Amino acid sequence: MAQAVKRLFPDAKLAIGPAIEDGFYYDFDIPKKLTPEDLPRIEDEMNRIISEDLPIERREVRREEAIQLFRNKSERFKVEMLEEIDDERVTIYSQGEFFDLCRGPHLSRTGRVRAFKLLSLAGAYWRGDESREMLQRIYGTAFDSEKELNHYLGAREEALRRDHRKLGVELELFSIRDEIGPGLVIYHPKGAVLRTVIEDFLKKEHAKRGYQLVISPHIMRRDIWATSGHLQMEYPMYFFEIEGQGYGIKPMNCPAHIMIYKSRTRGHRDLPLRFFELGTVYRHERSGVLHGLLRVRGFTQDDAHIFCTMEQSEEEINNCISFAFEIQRIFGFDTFRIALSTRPEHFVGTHEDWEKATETLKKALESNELDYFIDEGEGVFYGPKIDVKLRDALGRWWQGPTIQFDFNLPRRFGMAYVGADNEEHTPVMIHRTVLGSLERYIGILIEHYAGAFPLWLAPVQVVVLPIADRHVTYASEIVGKLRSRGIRAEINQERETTANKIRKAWQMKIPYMIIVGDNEQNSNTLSVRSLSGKDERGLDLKQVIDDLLDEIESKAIRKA
RNA sequence: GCCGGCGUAGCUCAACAGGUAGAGCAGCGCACUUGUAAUGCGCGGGUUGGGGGUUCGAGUCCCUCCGUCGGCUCCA
Repeated sequence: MAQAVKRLFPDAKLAIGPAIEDGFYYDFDIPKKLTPEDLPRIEDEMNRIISEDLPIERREVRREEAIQLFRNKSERFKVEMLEEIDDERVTIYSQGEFFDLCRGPHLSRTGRVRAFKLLSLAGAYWRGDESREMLQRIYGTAFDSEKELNHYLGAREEALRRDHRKLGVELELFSIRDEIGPGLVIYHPKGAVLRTVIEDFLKKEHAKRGYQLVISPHIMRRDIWATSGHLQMEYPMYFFEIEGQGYGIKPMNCPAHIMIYKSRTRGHRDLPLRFFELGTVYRHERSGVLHGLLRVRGFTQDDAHIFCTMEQSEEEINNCISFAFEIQRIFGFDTFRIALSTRPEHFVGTHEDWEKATETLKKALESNELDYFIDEGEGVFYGPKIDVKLRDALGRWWQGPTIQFDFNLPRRFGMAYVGADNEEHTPVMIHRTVLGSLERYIGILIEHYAGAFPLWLAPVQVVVLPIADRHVTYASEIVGKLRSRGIRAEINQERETTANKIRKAWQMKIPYMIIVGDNEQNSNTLSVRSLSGKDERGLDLKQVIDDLLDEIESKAIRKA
C-alpha cells in the first residue's frame, strides 16, 4: 500500500505502518488531504503492483547505511526511527522501485497478495504523541482469499447492525440529545427498566457479600478534591461556586465513603468495611472521545470501597475477583482478558507502597489461577489496578470490572483504625467495580445480545396480542395476571393484522408473544410464540407463568 | 482537544453542473375485525444543525460555532 501511495503521491513521507489484529495501517505525511474517494484509487494502484508481481527482497544493512538511504529520500520519520534503534543492523525490504524499513517477514512477491481492502482514513499523531504532528492514517485489511475477506467484512456489518447507539434508539432504551448535551444519557422507560433490573440485582448481590449500601451527593466542596489530590492532578472535573464557596461535581465517590469511615473511631474489629454505592459521577471528557454509552460525561458506577488492614487486603481482593467473575458469567460473559497495571509516570505515594500493592494484586490473581498480563505504567495515579476485559458474542473486547489498590487516599485523608496493639494504623483502601459503569455495561450488553436480552433483563418480557377487538378483554386479563406475578407484560391492541403485531414485537425483540383469539378464549388457553419463532398452542396460563418465572429466576442466557 | 468525513421531516434516504424541498416508514384520521415477520385510502409534518458571508437567487459555494461519525490521545 505504501508503494501505491508513493506512486500516487510522490511527496508522501512514510511514517509507520504495522500489521494489527485484523489488518494493517500506514501513517503518511501527505500535503494533500486524503478523502474517502482516494481509497479506491490507491486500491487500483495496489492491484497494479500486485499484477506486476514484483519480487520482495530482504536486505540487512548497517544502521548508519540505512539512515543515509532514507535521508537521501528525505524520509524524516524513518530517519528519526532509525536514530533511536539500538541494533547495529536493520532490515530493509524492497519491491520494485520501493523500499522500506521493516522487521518483516514479508511475502516473497507482490503477486502473492490475494484479497485486500482499504477500510478507512483517520488522523493519528506521529508516535501517538499529542504534541507531535498529525499524520494521515489509512486502515486496511488483507486475507488469503476473497471468501475470508468477505467473511470479515460481513462481521463488520454485523457489528454495525448491533451498534448500541442504533439499537438504543430503535428499542427505545435511551437517547443522547444535543439539547441535553453531549455525553449525557437520558434513559427512556424501557432503558430505565433494564437499568433498574441491573441495579436491584447488584444491590442484592452486594448485600449478600457483606457490602453496605451508601449514598452520597453529586457535588462536594472544592477543598475535598484538594485533599484527595484530584485538583493537583488536574482531574477533568466541573467546578462552580455557591455563595462564594467552590464546589466540584464528583468524578468519583471515594471522598464521601472516606467521610463515612471517618464519622467515628474505627477499631480493627470493624474491618473490613465495605461501602457500596451506585454512584453517579461526571467527568469532563474531551469531546472527541465520547462514544454512545461506552464513553460519556455522566455515568453511574457500581462502585465500592473496601477499607481493611494490610493483612486482610489479599483476601478482600480475592473476594472482589471472584465476585466480579461470578456476576459477569451471569450476564453471559465467560471469556476474559486480565491486565495488571503498574505505576504510571505521574503518581502519588511512595515507591514502597506501590510495590506492596502491586505484589498483593499479583498474588490474588495467581491464587485465583487467572492468566494476566502486565500493563506497564498504566495504573491510576493513586494505585495499581486490575482491569478485566470481556469478550462478547462477536469476539470483541470490552472494558469491564476494575479493582484498584489505594495506599494514598487513606493517608491523605488521615484515616486510621485502632489496632489490637491499641496503636493507630492507616487502613488499606480498595476501589472496585463489578460491571464498571452501568452506561457502558448496558452498551456492551446491547451489542453482545444484539438487543435480544435474556428474559430476566428484557424491558418487556411478554406482549399479548389479541387477534380482534373482541379478544381485548381476555388479553387484558392475561396481562393483569402476568403483571401481578411481576412479569413485565404489555398488550398491543392496535387494530392491525396479527402478522403486523408479530412483526412489531419481533422488531422490539420481545422474548415472548402471547396470541389469543377465538380458539384460546373459548378454551381458556393461550398460544405462545417466542422471539426465535417457536409456536406453541393451547397452553395453560398458570403453566406459562410458572415457566416464565423459572426462566427469569434462572437468569438463563438465550442465544441472540 | 487534534486530523478527516458528515449534518435535509421522529427514523432511513432523495433533490442534474447554485433556480425558493420530495419519498418510504412512523404519527394522526377513516375504512377493515383480522390467526403467526408490513391491510387499504387520506391528512398533517421541514425557517435543510445555529450564525454570518458570496450571489439576482444557497440544501447546494465560503467562514465560523454546535453536534455527530472514523481514528489519534485519554478512559469506567
